[in-house]
Amino acid sequence: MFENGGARWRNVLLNGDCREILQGVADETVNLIVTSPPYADSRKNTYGGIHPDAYVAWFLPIAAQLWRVLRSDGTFVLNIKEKVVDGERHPYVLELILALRRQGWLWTEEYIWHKKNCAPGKWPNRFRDSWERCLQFNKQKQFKMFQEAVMVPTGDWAKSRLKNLSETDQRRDNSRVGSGFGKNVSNWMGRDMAYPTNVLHLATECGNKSHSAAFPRELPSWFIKLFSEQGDLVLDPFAGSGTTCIAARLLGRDYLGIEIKDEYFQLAQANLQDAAAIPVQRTLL
Amino acid sequence: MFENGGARWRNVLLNGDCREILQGVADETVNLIVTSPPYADSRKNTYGGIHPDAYVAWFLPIAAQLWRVLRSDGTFVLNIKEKVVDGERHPYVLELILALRRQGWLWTEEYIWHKKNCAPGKWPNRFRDSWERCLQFNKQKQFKMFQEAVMVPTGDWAKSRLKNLSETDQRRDNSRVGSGFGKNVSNWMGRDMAYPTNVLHLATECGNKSHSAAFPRELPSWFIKLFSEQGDLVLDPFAGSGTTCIAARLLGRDYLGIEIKDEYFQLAQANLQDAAAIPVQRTLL
DNA sequence: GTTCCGCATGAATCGATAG
DNA sequence: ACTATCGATTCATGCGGAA
Repeated sequence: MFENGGARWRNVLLNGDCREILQGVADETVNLIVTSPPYADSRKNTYGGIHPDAYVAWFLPIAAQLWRVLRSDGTFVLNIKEKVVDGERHPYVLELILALRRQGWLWTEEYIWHKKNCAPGKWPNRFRDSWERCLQFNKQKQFKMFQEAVMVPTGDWAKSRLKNLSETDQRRDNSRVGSGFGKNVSNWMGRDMAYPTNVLHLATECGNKSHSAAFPRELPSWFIKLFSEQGDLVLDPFAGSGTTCIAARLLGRDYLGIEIKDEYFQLAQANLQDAAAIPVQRTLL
Repeated sequence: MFENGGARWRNVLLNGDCREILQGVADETVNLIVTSPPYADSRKNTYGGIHPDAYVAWFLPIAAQLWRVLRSDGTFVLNIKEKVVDGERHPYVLELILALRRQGWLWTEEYIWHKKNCAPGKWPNRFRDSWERCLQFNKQKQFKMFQEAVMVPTGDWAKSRLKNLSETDQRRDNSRVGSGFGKNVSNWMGRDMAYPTNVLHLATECGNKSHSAAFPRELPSWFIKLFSEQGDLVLDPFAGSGTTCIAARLLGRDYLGIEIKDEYFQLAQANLQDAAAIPVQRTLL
């Protein structure tokens, strides 16, 4: 495995069952895993239509492989949401979290993806579901995290603009440093930028894609910027239409995508080729 | 129990341990429970400071009483959020949900309270926590729900978040508003109202001199309007500063509040008296 | 009366220090 | 080794005073 220093396993999309393919990946080679596995009872023809009651048992062996290939300072981000079964939320996601903890994973955080535009619909006993879980798991308490890479503009523009007087003084100071380049970047950013919270407010990707399970590229992009550096390897064992892989490539990371279903695999390959035309974004990290 | 047709148990705030007081409440008399119990290990100086590992065992007997006093078509809304212990999210809330299901409760839905203004702070391994769970439990699949009572004007909604909604989505929503369910009500509402989703975007109440209520009145108000009618009985076994009781009274519902801590009890009584000066809001339901 | 700014205030968490 | 306490960090909000 990993002939040519692992080159075979970088920037490729593989067609097959991740339960088998992952066995070929060497230990501790992946920096970040971002994936959205098939939800229970959906995509019946691919992974056999996992029943909610069997979901944990199905996922655990895969998670064991993920543990093996992930570097000790790496992160595993799992995008998932439980279905409604017989009028109530099925507990398989809760049970999965508990099972993953027993497997050794640390449940570091639960991010919320708040979907700006969620699917329309009306039911007598519930409203439209406009959020999903993005569960963060780690192998140890210390892991790579680059908070500056995902800073957002401060909420109130008026406030910061009205403080221009005090800011200009500081900018003069900065202009001296400006020739020095680089060192004060984070300080300079800090003026107008603030750290985000654990709620991501993103729109779903609607329409043009033929892939129905809309996963906006911003979502994996956010976690890739936050938990990896340029040149790192990002794994998605359920690549789908390739959104995570594309996001990784555009951010200058290497990717490894695995997709079992031919149709999605072809689509992901085409999407990745289109993305290859887009230049890599040079971010801070 | 319930002398004078239960009058003794309506529109009162009781000072004591809900584990004891609830035993005096008759079976199936409460229409809605909205509560925010002390979080594990927080409020140490006020409540016992329940250790996370002991939280489920502490809560289950109370939940059994809640089951008994709740009407079969009633709803139990539990506002809670797990804290970080030793660098990871503690699983006691997940375990509580599973335990409540074993007790017979249906876990109908998980609403998200997205706090506009969350506590400050910066840590190397996580961002600020800006959301809490509002877990909805029921005794049976059929329960009271009045969706029209919490509809939101599309105008304001569009103003604040318009950009990312496609026009077709909005049209779809609007068309659903007029169709079916509610007869006169929906006609009167017209086309400028839309149903909310399962994410509530509210600010915490801070800067209030008299008390530190982390719980904005809008939060219980929303659930009270959604899951009860005028004249119904709303129970809060952890009344705190009385926010749920006040919300219930202002909406024309009866309340029953229980608070163990003298200090909070006095405060809640004072707050309720202030609220008595405010006229009852005559809403649709 | 308005509008605008200043300031205190959180259901927090981490790492270091002390017993 | 294990627990207890303390300081540092940070931002949306709403009130009160000021222009």
